[in-house]
Amino acid sequence: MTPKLTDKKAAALKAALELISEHGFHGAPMSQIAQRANIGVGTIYRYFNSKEELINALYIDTKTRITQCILRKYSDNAPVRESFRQLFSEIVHYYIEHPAELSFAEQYENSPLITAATRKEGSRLAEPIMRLFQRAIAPNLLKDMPFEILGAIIYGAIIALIKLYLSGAVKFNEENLEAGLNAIWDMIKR
Amino acid sequence: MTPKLTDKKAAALKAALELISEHGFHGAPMSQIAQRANIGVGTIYRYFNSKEELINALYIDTKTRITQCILRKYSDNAPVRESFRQLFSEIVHYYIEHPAELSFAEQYENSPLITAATRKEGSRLAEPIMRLFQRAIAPNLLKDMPFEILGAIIYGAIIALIKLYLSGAVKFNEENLEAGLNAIWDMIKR
DNA sequence: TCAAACGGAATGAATATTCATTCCGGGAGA
DNA sequence: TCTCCCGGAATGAATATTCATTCCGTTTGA
Repeated sequence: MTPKLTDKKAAALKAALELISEHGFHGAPMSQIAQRANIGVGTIYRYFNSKEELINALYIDTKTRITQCILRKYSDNAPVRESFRQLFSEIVHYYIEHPAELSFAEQYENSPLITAATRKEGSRLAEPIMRLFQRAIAPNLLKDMPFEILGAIIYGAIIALIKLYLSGAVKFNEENLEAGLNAIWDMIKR
Repeated sequence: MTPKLTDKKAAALKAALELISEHGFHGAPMSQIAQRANIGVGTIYRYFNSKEELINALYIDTKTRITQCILRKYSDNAPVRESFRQLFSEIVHYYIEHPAELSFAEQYENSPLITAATRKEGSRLAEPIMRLFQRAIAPNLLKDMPFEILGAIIYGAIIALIKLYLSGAVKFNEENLEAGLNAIWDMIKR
């Protein structure tokens, strides 16, 4: 049996994700991260040079996993409208099933801790989605605006919808979740 | 002549806002807040029992100012569509002129530090906006969805638009700012 | 047997909070 | 009018705590 040498690395990342999502950056000291991961504090420093680096790696790691999962079924050949529908749905379901990742990502993206380079790296991961926008331009399906604007307002709206759902403030059923996503489509469709 | 007793309180709040928006909660120790406010560290504790309380007060204070300013010209008598247009525009311009407040509010709202009570207090301030939604329901102007959902996705989209603008990643002119807001209206209009 | 991985106590810097002291303005008394 | 108190506001050095990081002895596994 090959003992995964990165076992502890992954455990540290997982523990950091949980603690930060639950208690914020404040409430996630290295000592607690180590404790929750069942490893020694020193071990974390075998894999990350600093806490800052750990958090940054956690962000890249999280974003990578999310985009891979979301684009799992994506194909450049499917009809554009159908691709959008699927994309929306995947995002919603991913975050509903992984609320800690949403919480962490939102905290980090909104904090001044994130560097321009990391932000760029994050949007590079979303490149396939940019291709989807490209595919939509020819048949004139979308409003005549820069992709960045369309992308930003869509993503903002979807995330807001998910946060509302997760907050439990409103009772959701399949219907009004679907209705919400349709409304968001109306925002960008020509 | 009443000597402003709250001079220093306001100075502390202002300094905290600036530091947090620039460097995050981490990068805003009480010592620096005091220094930037040109007051003693101990003085802050005359007005707030703890840093946590200071930050909470800053949030309420900020949100109050924002909503008051945004609703400045609002009237229940104006046509609904016009009220929405104005509301959108006011929000956009307020935050563009006060980016530090946006940065702080987004950091705090996305962090687990915020309490349920504070969140509630924040949405209580937005009550007049709920009235606007109420006014829109009778003439069937909006999609048939719970207000909370409509409100959330609109606000999410607007904030995303503003953040994009402030990031400088996309060149904005009056046209595509206006186009963005129209797109957001399409999201909720029936 | 040895090198790499690990653990967690030790370290020192940073931080929030406290508190003894200073400062200041506005009466009281002469 | 001038001097002397007085109370509360303000201060920032001192304190106690927390935290990231380091160090070194132990364990692991090849």
